Amino acid sequence: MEHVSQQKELPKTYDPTAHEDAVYAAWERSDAFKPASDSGKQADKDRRPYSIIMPPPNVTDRLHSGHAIMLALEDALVRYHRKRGFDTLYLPGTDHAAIATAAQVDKRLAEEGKTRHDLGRKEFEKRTLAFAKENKKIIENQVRAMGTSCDWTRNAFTLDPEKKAAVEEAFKRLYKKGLIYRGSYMVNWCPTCRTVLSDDEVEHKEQEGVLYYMKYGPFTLGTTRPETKVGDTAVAVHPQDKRYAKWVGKEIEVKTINGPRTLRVLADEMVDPEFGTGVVKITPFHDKNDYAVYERRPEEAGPPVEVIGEDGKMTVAAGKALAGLDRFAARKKMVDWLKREKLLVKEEVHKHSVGRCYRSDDVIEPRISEQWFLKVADIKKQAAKFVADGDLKFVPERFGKTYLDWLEKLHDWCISRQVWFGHPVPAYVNAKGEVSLTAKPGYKKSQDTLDTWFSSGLWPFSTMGWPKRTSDFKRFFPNDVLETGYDIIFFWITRMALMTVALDVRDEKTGDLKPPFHTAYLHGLVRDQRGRKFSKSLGNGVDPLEMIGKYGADALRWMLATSASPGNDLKFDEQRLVKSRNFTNKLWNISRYVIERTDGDADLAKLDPDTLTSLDRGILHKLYRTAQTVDAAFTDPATYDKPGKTPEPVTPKRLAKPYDLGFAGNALYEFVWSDFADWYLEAAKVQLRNPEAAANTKLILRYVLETILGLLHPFMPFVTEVVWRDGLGKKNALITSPWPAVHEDLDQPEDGERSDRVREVIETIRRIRAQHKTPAASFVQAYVVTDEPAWVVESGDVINKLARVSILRVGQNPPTGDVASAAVGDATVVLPLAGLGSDVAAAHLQREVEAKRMEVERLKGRLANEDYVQNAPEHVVAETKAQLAEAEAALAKLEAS
RNA sequence: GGACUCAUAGCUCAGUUGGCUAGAGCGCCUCAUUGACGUUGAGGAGGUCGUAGGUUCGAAUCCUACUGAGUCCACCA
Repeated sequence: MEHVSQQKELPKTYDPTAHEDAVYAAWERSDAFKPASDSGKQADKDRRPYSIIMPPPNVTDRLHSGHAIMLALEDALVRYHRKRGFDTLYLPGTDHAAIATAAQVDKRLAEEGKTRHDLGRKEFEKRTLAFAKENKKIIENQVRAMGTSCDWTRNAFTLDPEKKAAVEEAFKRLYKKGLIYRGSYMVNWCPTCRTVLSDDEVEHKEQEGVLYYMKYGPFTLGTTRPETKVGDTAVAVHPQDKRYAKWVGKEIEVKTINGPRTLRVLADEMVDPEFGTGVVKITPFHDKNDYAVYERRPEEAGPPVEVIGEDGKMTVAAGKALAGLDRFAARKKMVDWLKREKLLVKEEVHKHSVGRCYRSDDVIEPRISEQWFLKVADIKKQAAKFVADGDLKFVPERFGKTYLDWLEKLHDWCISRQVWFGHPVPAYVNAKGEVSLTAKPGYKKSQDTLDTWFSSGLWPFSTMGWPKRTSDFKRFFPNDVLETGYDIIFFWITRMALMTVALDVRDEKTGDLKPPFHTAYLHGLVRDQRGRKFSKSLGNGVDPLEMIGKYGADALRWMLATSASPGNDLKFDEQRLVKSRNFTNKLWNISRYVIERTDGDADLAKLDPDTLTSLDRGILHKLYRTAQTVDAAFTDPATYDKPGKTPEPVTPKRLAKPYDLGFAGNALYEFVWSDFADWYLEAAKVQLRNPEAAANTKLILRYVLETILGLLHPFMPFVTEVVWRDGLGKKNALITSPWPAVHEDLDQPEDGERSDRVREVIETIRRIRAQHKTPAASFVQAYVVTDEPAWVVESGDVINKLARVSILRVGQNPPTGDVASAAVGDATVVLPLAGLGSDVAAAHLQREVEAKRMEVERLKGRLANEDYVQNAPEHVVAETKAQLAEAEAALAKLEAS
């Protein structure tokens, strides 16, 4: 029953700020965000589960537009499935983002002229955690402001005790399995962050450097890093290089800033004889290639000498002249010295790529260091198999290849960090480097923390209670969709797949090892109007909260969710946001009109089929198509591929590709604004005055309104809910009301076409009027020449009103002479042009006839082509023939007038 | 060096497996107007679909090459 008493008068303009907070609070209070199965009722437990984990934003800062698009898309998916009847879980969370957060605090300390070492580890941790919590709060409020329907009772943070326990357990299991090991290897070191980084945390940037050619004993060699000369342990040439063959195995004397040294010459394939002079100095402690040479020939190329410390300053081992200098200052000093000693032969500008830290942007210093690693050789095979087996899909598909390429190239993953914030490595090490997972005499707790992506890799199941076999874990793992930006495929998506394999986290329902989600849905990056990435340094960032304040959360969501296709970048344009806001207002006013003119009834079963007009039937057909398009965009068959009695699988007509919310959005926009508001509502104003049509019209207006509120709800939850509740006075909230069911009976393409014909007649009359500068307020006479007058007669009132026609005549025998005519299908619209010069009318007719004639010619030409008739599919040829017949008929009528 | 993406109206982009005269929104021009909405309505102008070949009865769409823009990956000193 409708509760009309609850209806409120809607103001003329929709004001988002007047409703959003209250509506959100009401949703949350009613437990709408929680999975239905939390009720404990059997019927709810019988629902199929649907779960999405929110990619946890880093607590380094407030949210930006990239997060906003993420929330808009995810929440749309979630709201759709909730309304469809799935047992839906959308789990929010935040990430402590170890290195990134620590870097932020470092930065603030630097502003105070301090470093973290001044604070000490404990104090630093305390400060960082406080900073993190502060941002976390801001972020959570932003997530709410977006209207995100996530279950806050399951809100997760990577440093929660349970998540910490999961991380610890994961580490221990992996260590016991032999997948984690510790050892000294060449790693990427960031002197600013004072930590090791994984390969993926190093950004390679092309830059112009200098290749210094220096005399080096009897050789000349090129190097970009003269300062490491003091750490050289050998000189290498290519084994087949005849120029230097006689030196191989010999020792040479080299002048250095610390006095003369003796170095051995060795031969190794690594050297490219074509590059530079074909001679390379070997600095095994500070260069990856050189280290590789050392590993192959430890006797000849070692031992490595550390000449640059963890702080990026030259060590004591670098010698008196350089010790204590920053590496770049040392380089300058070394070059000066080379010049003075006449050892510098030449300097060459040299383009090369330099590794930089993704957080501090400092130049990465390769160095040998003792770290913890995850062995990936075996697990990556299974992670790749997920895609090959079709268990893990990427949207768009091409990113599957990106994922596979990355896996193929993947080396063992360095999981330890020297960051002072995050999950401690839960292990103990003794003086000999032996490892224990429990405290033992002689063993010291590791001072390292874990790579932040280690805990992120566990996120799909650690948030579900793993390693405990909780009911959430049993029910919601594996998840359905992982939605995120394509820029973190490597950091995160691959890591989650690897961790699932490494820890053998299985689907409890089947016992199978499956990827942690069946679909990775990737959105593009939000860029500014000039196509640049948003960044703090450019100051071009857009604050979602500010946009919400100005235009409303619905407008922002609509714009973000519908104006980009999957995987493609989106240029942020405030103009579009204005249009989005206008759309929410349009919907608001459509609602106002419909509510004002109809009673509560929206039951199509009460329609009187005998008095339905073409426009009535047309709008219902178009509504059906629109609903199908929206369903198609939201429906992924994989979501039904799990236990549960409801909902029944749906197989919408494939009018949109799965996850193509932009396409569905356009269809909705077109339907709501053009089909419904501009056409049907205008027609309804006439039909409501007609006693015969009024009852049907009311039912249809109401039905269409209720349906579009449902269809739009995933995109613009607030305004639809407010109209639903305040305007329609509905008792049950829209958020949890069933998804609108648009019956297949409404799929009547002929109805759509017939109503389009009526529209075309109106448009044609309007066009002719405009061409002849008929005053807008005036009325004209019009003739529609057709063999089947019924559909025109039936829509006569509407045509008269919308085209401002005083007398409409339908049938044969139109006036001749001073008229303008135009074809509409196989009918012809004729307007007498009394008062206008006959030359105008003649010219007009001439144009129309010419256009038709050309169409007939073109079609005839096509059908005259035997190859076409023979090779083209039958239905295409038949269609062409029909078109020709229609065009010829229209031409004949035009020529007759 | 490897891989990927994009190039369609002044701007931002659609165009699904090749098939009507290539679409939308914005912007622009003309016009309208008191009751759902000016956050509005009606009409209009505007494109040799980057270039050159090829496949086909038929190409914006498939193939090849080229040009231009961008992204990711990669241990050449």
